Amino acid sequence: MPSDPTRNRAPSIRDVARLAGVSYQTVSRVLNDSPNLREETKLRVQQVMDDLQYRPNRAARMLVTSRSRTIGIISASSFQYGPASSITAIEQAARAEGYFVNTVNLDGSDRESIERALNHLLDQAIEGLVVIAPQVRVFDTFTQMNLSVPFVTLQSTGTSDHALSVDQIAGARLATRHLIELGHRNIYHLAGPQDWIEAEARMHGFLTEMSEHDVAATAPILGDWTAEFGYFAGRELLRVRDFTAIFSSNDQMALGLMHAIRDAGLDIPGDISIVGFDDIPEARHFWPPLTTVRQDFGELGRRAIELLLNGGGPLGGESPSGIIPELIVRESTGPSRF
Amino acid sequence: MPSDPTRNRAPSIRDVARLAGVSYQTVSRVLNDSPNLREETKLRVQQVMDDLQYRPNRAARMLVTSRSRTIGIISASSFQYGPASSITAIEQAARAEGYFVNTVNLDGSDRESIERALNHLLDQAIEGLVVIAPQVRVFDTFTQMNLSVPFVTLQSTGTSDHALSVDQIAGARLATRHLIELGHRNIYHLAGPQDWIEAEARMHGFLTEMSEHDVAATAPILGDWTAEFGYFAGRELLRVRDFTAIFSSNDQMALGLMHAIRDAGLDIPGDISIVGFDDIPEARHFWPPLTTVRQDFGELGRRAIELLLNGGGPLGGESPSGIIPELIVRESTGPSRF
DNA sequence: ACGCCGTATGTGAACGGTCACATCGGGCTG
DNA sequence: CAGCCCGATGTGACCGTTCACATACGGCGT
Repeated sequence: MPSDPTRNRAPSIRDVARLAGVSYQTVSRVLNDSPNLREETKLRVQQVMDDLQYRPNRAARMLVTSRSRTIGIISASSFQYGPASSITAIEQAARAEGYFVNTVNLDGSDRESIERALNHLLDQAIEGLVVIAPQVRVFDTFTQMNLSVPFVTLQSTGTSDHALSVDQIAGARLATRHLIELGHRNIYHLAGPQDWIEAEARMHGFLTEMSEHDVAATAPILGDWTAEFGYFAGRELLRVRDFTAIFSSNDQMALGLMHAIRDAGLDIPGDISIVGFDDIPEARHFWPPLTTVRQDFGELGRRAIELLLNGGGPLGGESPSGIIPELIVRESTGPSRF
Repeated sequence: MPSDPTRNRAPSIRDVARLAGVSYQTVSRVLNDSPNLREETKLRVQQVMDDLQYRPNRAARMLVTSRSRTIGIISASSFQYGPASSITAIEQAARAEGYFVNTVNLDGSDRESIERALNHLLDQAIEGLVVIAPQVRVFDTFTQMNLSVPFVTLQSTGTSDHALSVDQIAGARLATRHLIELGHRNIYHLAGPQDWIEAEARMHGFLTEMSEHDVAATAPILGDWTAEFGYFAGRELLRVRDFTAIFSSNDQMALGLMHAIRDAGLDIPGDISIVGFDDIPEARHFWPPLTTVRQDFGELGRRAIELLLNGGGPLGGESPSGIIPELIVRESTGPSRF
């Protein structure tokens, strides 16, 4: 670990130059394939580079150009399906534009860990930032910080310039309407943590749709996204059982919910209908296969890069932030028996 | 995007020096809190740093020290539960040691994408590398490459120095033995892709345990880890139905399997027992709750960093690679009726 | 009072690239 | 054939930091 002081450094542009019998500037030119280079010289230099296994020193390059060609991603809970998919899409889109991506995971939502993550990325001289840490608090921190790098927040409410998201409200309304049209009137909503922007938006969509159909809504239950929570919430809810359907804010909680309902000896959708959100790949293999709202995370990631690289300025044309999700009807929902 | 040429660069060590009325070297000393600094000077410099919102330029620092304090992670399919958990653990462990972490996702298992990922990390001058891309091919590529950075491979067979893994073979044997002890004699194994080291190890564990108990084993089915595949494999398998139990190489495929079995009107575990592998958080809420093998991915990640930073040399003492997984018995397995 | 030592600070050179500019031929134009 | 321009290459400076070394200064032993 305490690096050997005598170890020889990697070959530099000048080493290559010497061996190729040209000046270091010519080597630099080959690197940046600038015009006005004789083909022969170019080949010779490239040959030497290969021989030496030369690789340009990014630190040096960054130092002088103060450009890093790197985009940072700050992500909370990247083990979740949504964030993970977006990350993958972002990486691909960025690579296509010749950018690198550095991802760093938030280990908490407190200001300190946010700053640590941000500092790490800023140290890398990132030229753009994608935030997939969808807590309100995180979002606020970023907007307050008025940082100098352009950034995009995924999964936000869409109120800010930096916002880019699947239209959570529309998705939630889709799910809710589906239940109402099936005749359900006593519908619960199992929401995500209240400090998550997405959770808030879905809750909002639920409430709006309910009131537009003049269906009275009870206060949503605030969960933590886990199947575990869904299970315990389900158990509690079933002690009274004054509902025929539940709209869960994500698929995992829906899974836990279904577990609890089965434990109570009830049938899905016979007794109770369940709708999830996200359409994780497993959802269609749940028992019963879960009716849910599909989000195109890939598209989201791609657009994030587009927005970032086009400077967020006068964008192409149509709605920059609205990706409309899709309701996937499977077997966890059915008509209300009442 | 085409950076404004007139934009002023960030404040440098010399700007700080000038304002603090000291030389740049003194500022550098404050940065590296070296001894022999008058407390007063130190404070004054720090004050100026705060005022200027100065942040050291990592590129410059790296250039001269040729140290980056960064560890790279190359990960395939990081959306899976296992890899994602390991990554989180690695990040935390690395941070505790004062290292940064850069994760890059492989977008394929072909040599080209491996090299691209590796090049990206090498460009960052990483000082260590953790590979969580558990395909044989990837592993081979890395060993062939004889790269100059120390590296650790997670989830490998344990044959190499760089190997570090949960003992997949032991885990698979645990699962298999459980089924045998329940009286099952016709057991299928739904394996992972053959080019994954883990999949191979689990398959090996399965076969070994079977033969040690003198139970004849049919050739494993090679899957792709997805629930979708599990579902279709289940459907195929049920056309003959010459088995009473299946050991699935991961939980997702087990889920698909159970879906198919239910579709056929059969009972789990009444008619068929299922064992999974990984114990993803959702597994205990499947229907029925899944018997599976739990792996401590967090521990794995932590050990990876330890191994890397201790130079992989003469290690502490006991088995460096063996983390023994644990069988979690739930309700998807029961005695054989035959 | 001299030299010496240790503490606190300053100076010059490097790290490995890019940029702006200078140089050097050769072919074209007039 | 002079003059010019352009294509191909070389030279010096600089990016922001650390390293090795030099310097200034006060106290202390003799």
